[in-house]
Amino acid sequence: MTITTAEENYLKAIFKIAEKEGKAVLTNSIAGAMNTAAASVTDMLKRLSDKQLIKYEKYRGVALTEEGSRVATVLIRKHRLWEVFLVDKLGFAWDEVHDLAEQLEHVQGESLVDRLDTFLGHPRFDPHGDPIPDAEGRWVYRQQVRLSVLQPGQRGVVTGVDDHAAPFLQYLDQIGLGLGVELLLTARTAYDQSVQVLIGGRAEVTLSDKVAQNLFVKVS
Amino acid sequence: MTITTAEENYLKAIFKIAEKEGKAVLTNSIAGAMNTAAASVTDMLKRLSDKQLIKYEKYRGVALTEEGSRVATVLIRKHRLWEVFLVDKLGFAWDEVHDLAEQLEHVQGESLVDRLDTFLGHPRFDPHGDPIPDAEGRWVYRQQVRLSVLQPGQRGVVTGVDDHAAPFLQYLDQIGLGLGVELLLTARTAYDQSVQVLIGGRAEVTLSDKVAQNLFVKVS
DNA sequence: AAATATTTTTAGGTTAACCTAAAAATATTT
DNA sequence: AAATATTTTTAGGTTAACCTAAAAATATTT
Ligand SMILES: [Mn+2]
Ligand SMILES: [Mn+2]
Ligand SMILES: [Mn+2]
Ligand SMILES: [Mn+2]
Repeated sequence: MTITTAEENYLKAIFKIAEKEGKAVLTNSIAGAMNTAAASVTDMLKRLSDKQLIKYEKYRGVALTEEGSRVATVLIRKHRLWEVFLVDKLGFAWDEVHDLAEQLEHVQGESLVDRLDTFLGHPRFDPHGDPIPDAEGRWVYRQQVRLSVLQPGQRGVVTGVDDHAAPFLQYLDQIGLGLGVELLLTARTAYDQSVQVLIGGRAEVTLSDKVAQNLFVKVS
Repeated sequence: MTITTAEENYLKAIFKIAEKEGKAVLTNSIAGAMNTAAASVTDMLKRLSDKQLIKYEKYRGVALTEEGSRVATVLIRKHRLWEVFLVDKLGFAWDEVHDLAEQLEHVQGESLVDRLDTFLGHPRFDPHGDPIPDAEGRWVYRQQVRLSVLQPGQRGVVTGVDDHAAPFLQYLDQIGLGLGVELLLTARTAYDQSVQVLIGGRAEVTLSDKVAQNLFVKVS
């Protein structure tokens, strides 16, 4: 049975919402993620259910089946590998690759993903720090926390971003924050939870709580 | 105005038929190339005509407009660059890349093609010997002839194939014929026009006229 | 528990891209 | 030139993936 591009995108959205929320995924969450009307989601859920890619109970939400989960995992693997290709090989910036990868992830073909993986040297993380599942669908989890939980005096290394949108990534570039950058949280302002951060031992910047919430770091 | 994947495929088919036949492209030729019913072609022709990508006269056939021709050329450029990527970088064989490139050619994005072109070192020919138009849509033409027109005693170098299907390409691999291979036509059998060919100064093979018709060589 | 608000589904549409069968136009043969 | 054959278009359908508006189900508030 063949799976369409639209179906794949829904499965990926459901996978990500389930991962984040940890419970049955509701129609409106999917509609929000996919930018479609709730009625369109109900429509698609019927089709995915017929294909046994989700378990769907009317009004109760959905969960991926084993097969649906496998398809979503492969899709995420493809998306992230293509992002690595675009950044490492073609020289795109990390804020430019999402829409391209969103298309490339749907290219179907025997051995393409695995050859791409080999060509790229089996990267374990994408340009945004997100883990790339291996050919068997296994995930690597990092012990990382949001920068917002660090206490003054704690050091860390940037490992990822929660917000993947271009404006945030461009802002990070501007202040010199990227994956692998070492930082020291020097102070937190009680009033608005903004933090003072020393970047790479050189520049000192003030980051709003919103920014700190969207940055993942590994405490060192 | 956005152009769909189906529309792009039709434009490419029309471009190629026009190139080969040199006159107005008829509904049935397109239907043959696209593997669709003639009625579906008529349907699509109306849409392409509305979008000013073709000039369409009922019952008389079609021709691409300037814009339609530009779109088709970019598509062929993308297709062939992706084929080079798949063979040179990912290690696919020349008989495995067509279907993948058929999908990859539709990926849309600012600067993707040109970055890919740069990454690949601005190749001028694809893995089948077909020319790759440059960023301005300019074509390189080769002075090549079909192997079937060579006279006994003439030498040549393989520059391309007319039939791109896997069985033919695999047959060529098997007998040691590929792009760049030097050969000498030693004899032609009058009865069936089959030819004797000395490959790379070593192996002597007999090729049917059908094979000789589908091989392009540069006489040397 | 009833009333009200929210969420989800159903009903009924649209568009692109396909289809078959019949009709119309064009080309070829006699 | 008429008859016949071939090609193309038209008419009328289907399916996936969307939509809005109304109805139904579920959740929350009073
Ligand atoms: Mn996608
Ligand atoms: Mn990413
Ligand atoms: Mn294509
Ligand atoms: Mn090719």
